Amino acid sequence: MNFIIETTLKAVKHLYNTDISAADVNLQETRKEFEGQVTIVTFPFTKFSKKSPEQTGTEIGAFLQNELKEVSGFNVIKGFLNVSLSNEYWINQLYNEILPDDFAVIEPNGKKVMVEYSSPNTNKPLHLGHVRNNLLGFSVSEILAAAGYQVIKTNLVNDRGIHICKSMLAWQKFGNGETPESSGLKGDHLVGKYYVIFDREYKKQQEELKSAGQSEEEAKKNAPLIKEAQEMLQKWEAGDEAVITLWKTMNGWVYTGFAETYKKLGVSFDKFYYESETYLLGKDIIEEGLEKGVFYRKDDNSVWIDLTADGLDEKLVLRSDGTSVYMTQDMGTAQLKYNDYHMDRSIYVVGNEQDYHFKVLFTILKRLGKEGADGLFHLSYGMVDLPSGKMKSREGTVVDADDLMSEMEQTAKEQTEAMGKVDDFTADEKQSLYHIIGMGALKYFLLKVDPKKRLLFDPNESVDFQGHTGPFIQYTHARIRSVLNRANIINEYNSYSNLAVEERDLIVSLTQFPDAIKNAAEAYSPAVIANYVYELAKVYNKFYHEKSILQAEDEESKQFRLRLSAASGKVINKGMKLLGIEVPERM
RNA sequence: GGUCCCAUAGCUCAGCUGGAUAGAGCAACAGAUUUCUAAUCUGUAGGUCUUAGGUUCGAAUCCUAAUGGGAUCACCA
Repeated sequence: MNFIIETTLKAVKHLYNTDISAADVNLQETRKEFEGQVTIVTFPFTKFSKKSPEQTGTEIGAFLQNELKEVSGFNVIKGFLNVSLSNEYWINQLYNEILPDDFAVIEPNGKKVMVEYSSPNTNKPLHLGHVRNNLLGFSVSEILAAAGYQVIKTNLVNDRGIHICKSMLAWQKFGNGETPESSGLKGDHLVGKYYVIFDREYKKQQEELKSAGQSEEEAKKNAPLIKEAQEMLQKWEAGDEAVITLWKTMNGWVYTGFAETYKKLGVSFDKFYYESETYLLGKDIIEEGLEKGVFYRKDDNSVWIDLTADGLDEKLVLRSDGTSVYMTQDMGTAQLKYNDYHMDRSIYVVGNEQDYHFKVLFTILKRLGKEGADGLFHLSYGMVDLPSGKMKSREGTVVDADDLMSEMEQTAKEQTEAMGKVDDFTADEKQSLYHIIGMGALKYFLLKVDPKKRLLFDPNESVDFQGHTGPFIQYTHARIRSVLNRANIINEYNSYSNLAVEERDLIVSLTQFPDAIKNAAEAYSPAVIANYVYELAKVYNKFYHEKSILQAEDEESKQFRLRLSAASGKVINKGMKLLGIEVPERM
């Protein structure tokens, strides 16, 4: 549409002798109820045209029509100049822009971006909140890659700390040597089980102490189990062989479990960082900050930064005993990442409960004048809530990721079987299809919503398979494939003249794909892609319903529609891929 | 209490770099299948865009305040 803008600039120059920039031309899609495909808002031009919006629109419209052979007509309603582009223009768009393989392929921009996501704790299995995080991180990575970035997907695994020690201790005390092999339990679930057991036993001890007269706080501190866990953590930090061995074993179980979950989710990483290897980092940055006068030391030897000038608080960056806090680590890890990759941008996919933390972290790194500090971005997403409120692992109200995926596949199976369209599939083909559809429904459900908004998930209300959903789009793709499999595209038919509205609308929709990618990348929002693909699928279904393809009036029409269908199928496939969603050939 | 985020149809959400009569899906109701997959399509009904001010030719969109909801403000991560 650049040529419209440019010619509008020329028109303004010619008619009103005024220079304006492309940004001053307000282009939008013409609303359905009016004639035309592109609309120029002419209100702003009246300042220098010194004429009514209507007259200004009419003059510019006439200029455009005169100047551009692609403009077949125009109409003016108030301050809106609705421009119609010719059928030839749209047909050419299909043949010359959309059908070629390089459609919506954006040139590499030479920039590197790191996307850190998932970043689980290794003491319990993944739940619905993690699922949102993983899908977001993966999809944003795909979108950025499509927008021309070189993307490095990383996972910073929180594999150490008191929470892991709790699981380890409970397993030692109550596990009787249980292993994933002996129990058939998935490794992460097994470790999670002992985390829950720890909590239960710990609470019991607290109750006993309280009935013995201790206050709640005292009981929390004095319960033997928590003391033992803390001792275990100290042993871990001291490198105690037995503790390290147990830690490695149990983390190994968890990783095997996570790998399976990640595979089902369809997410992957280029680089893993482990907190056991990074938790001591950052202390040299403390020294650096003290030298630069960015940090200051208090009498008790703790180190702080004063961020009140930025509207934040004073923040501790090193404990008085010289040990690291979360912030210390994160400064060190940021430096490590930058040293490893020298990326232009670094994105952290982390829930909005940590908004403050990242604000502080980024401010500190900027104050220190760290390279790459300007490219830091916290992709903050909203919590996933249940109708009952927040998910709480200890109260058993979490929606487990593995269970959820199985349920989705089960629902997909039931729905598919009820329709009986794939009875001829082999068992393997069916299983794969149920996975594609179930995950499509789940992923689309989670990704279609703006990341920063909190998400309500009702486990009792199944995720829809109809309407604005993943399966709807997958179904549209299957329809297209079905038609294409029944006919051949013949090369000698490559012209068309009788463009129908449904066909034109479809082409218009297809041409918007590159913009959707750019907008999604800029906003770090898979929801932009999700909504675009849905819109496209709707327009295709409308076309499909109105126009017969295989029984078209003549061969020319049939061939044109086949190409249009092929193009639609391709864009749907690519768009869904950006969301990490597969599309089936049949369903 | 300070700071940050959110508020659009009964429900779930688009629209937000200001532009036409605010759009989808679900749910409800009415229709479409001898014809390429009905997980589809068409129609009806459903709105003081939380409220009050302000900026503007024009505000769901920008600004201010209030209300409601959420998060956060640890020598936890």
